[in-house]
Amino acid sequence: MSLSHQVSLQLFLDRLMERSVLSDEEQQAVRALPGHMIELNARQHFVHVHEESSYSCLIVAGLVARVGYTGTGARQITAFHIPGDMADLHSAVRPIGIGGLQAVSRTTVLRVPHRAIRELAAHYPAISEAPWRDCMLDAAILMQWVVNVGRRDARTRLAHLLCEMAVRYGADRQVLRTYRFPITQEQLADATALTSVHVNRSLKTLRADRLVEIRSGTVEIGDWDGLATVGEFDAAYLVADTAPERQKRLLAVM
Amino acid sequence: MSLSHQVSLQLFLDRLMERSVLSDEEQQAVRALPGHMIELNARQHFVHVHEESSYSCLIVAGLVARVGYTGTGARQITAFHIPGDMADLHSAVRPIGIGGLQAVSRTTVLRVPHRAIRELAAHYPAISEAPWRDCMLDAAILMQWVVNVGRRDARTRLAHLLCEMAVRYGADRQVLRTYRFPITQEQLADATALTSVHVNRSLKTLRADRLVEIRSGTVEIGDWDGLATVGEFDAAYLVADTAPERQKRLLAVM
DNA sequence: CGGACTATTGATTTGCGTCAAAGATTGTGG
DNA sequence: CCACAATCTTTGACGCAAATCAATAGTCCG
Repeated sequence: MSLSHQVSLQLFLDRLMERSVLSDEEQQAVRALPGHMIELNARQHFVHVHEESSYSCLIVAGLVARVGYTGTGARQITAFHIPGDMADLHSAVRPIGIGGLQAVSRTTVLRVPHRAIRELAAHYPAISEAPWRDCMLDAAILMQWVVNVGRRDARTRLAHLLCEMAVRYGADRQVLRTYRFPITQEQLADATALTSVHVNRSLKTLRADRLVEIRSGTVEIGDWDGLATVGEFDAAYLVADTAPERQKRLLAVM
Repeated sequence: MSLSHQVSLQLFLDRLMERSVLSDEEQQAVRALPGHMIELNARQHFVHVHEESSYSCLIVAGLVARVGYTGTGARQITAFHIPGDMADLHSAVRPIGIGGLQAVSRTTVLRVPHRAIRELAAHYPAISEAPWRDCMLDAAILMQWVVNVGRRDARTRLAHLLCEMAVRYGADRQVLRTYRFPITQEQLADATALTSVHVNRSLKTLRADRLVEIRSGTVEIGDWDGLATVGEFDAAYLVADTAPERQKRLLAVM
């Protein structure tokens, strides 16, 4: 097991532990997961919609988008995944049907066999909730995505998305006022269900109001409160749990 | 345990078994889940967005919508749940943040304590995947919902939704050409991110083309192939698994 | 039978899409 | 290290799908 492999799994473990409580033994089991590293160029598709895979992809570095297509070829991004995310953890229990994955910028991925993930969950019953809970966090983000795309205007949609990413990159610690988000306006359009032209115009108004600016792939938030207000943003849905620590783990029941 | 309680759990068990393989003992454990029955009137909200609950709601009869709201009060339906669905199964591992639940028509619900669900999963490791997998089916539907709302025109959105419900009501057996769907055009608008006026006009064109008709709360599909074409509908995302049976269960690994 | 939703239709407006073309950046090979 | 091709951003003019506003007909139910 290479050093970078270990570092990557630690990243994943950190993510799980923000949301679930794991014993030392369980933590060790996560660190011992097998997998192999791959490098992806920007734009590269590495999981295809109707293809069944036997790995889940842990994002180690870079940025990836989950994409869906309509029958006429229109494109919709339904999620962004950042380092520490297991982008298609869901495929461990349901190998198909939830969209393709595409690298947005140059990306490093650790491919972890489904079998290893399922065995981990089965072998440590108390831990088995962790991946499930992780998937539910994703689902909560996705539900917000529907609201965003369905019922908000262009400016609000963009503000909301930029707020969300600021919180997620901050990883439950703080909101980042500046973060790398190496995305084109066309991809932003695919995420917000707009056209790139309209994204451009809407970003211009956000910039004019000194709320945010995107310069060469990094988002600079000039006025967090203002941006959150425009974006109708409330981070509650991104928080794993409001309940006390013990709720994150089902105490010995057997 | 009342008769209707048993019947309800059997409904849930049937749903799980479409998607997962369970042993006799595990099936028995599902049938033995505790819970209590409640009746809801049309329009009644019974799970609120920022409220933590300690039950998951199994829909026994009726129709429920999962709803989200924007800061300005606009409403977006992000899922429909039909009898057999555990509408907020996800809340067992993550009690908040995924939207409210509202009865669309008069509805019967069995409230099952989270603790019982989590204990079931922990006690029968091999079964623990079943609820997780079930949640992932939901997530797949939600991803399609984003694509639908984000990138399709009004007519296509409606056709897609009506196709989806036809398949789901048919429960993996057949596509129903007629089904009860007691929903108003305004609620249909909340689901498709349109206005009720535009829903009305779009339904009119579908009716004129003899594709579908909604008459007093029942959907009548006149031309399934035509409707599926207009709706760009491919049921693949609703299928639990294309792999052989054994894939639905992790064989004894311990 | 009357009151309250729900559906339908028309007239008008508007936010966003489409088309097009000119700059600005970035990356790459010689 | 520069040239230049490719990709991205920005701006303008114009069109359209869906929203909004408004009023009339069902339809359901006590």
